Amino acid sequence: MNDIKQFLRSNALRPTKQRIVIAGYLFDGTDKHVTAESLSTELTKRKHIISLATVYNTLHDFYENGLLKKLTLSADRVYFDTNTDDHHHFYSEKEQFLIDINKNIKVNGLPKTPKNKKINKIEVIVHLDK
Amino acid sequence: MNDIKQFLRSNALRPTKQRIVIAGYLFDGTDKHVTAESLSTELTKRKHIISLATVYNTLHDFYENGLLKKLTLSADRVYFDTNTDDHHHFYSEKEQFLIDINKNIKVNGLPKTPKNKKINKIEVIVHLDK
DNA sequence: TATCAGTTTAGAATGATTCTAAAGTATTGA
DNA sequence: TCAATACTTTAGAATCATTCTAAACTGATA
Repeated sequence: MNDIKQFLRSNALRPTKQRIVIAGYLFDGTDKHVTAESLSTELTKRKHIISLATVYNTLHDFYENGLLKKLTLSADRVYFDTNTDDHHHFYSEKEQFLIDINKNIKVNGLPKTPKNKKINKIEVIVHLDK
Repeated sequence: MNDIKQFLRSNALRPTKQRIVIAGYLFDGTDKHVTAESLSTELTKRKHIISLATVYNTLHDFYENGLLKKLTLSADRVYFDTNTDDHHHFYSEKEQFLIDINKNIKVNGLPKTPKNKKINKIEVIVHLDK
């Protein structure tokens, strides 16, 4: 609890009740993939009434501060990943199936980066169904 | 024109005026990346009045028949690619910048595919900015 | 503890996409 | 060639994730 406050403060985030609850859930040591909706549902299940707007705000605040990774898996919702290490994913849209690939994947044969641009990140998505 | 009709028919698509116009534009020999919106704008520019609903329907019909690839680049719109070969992309969300990587990219070090699943496609997105 | 900047929130707004159902059109067989 | 049928197109409404608004609230600071 105080570690969480400290953790939030050290990331320039005021430790509000809501952020403490959400951070406590997200950063409990196990990697998680959440959407605003799934997180909201989980919080409700745990009797934490936090508005959906705040869930969105908090996910973005955490993301902006590098505490979450944003995943581009399908066009109909945004996923956030508590594992911020460089890694990739197996994904099944149909089954909402999503697992980390932590192995060191190597992408070989990339052409030159376009002029005056630099690579921010390389995302590999292994789609398991259409 | 008749080739286009033939082309549509051979893909089990009735060659309607709208589909002929859209196919004529999309499959003119140059690779294209479009969204429903961008395609609609382009058609309007060419004095072809086709409803947005039809643009969506047609993109999906073409996609369902394997004439287009669907790209998962950002969560706020769907991109379609006339290049249906196995290939990847450089992408800048900020600048709406999108180019094909046709070189043979190799992804090495993939772990075992999850039990009872099979890989549909591997998508590599090289993000050029956040 | 008062002040103030940063937060939360309900509800409205937005924007891409899908749905509905009515009107239009390609296809088919006689 | 034509009528019957099935497939398409369309405007406008509906949906749904997400963002916005602006008013109430709260953590930090002095």
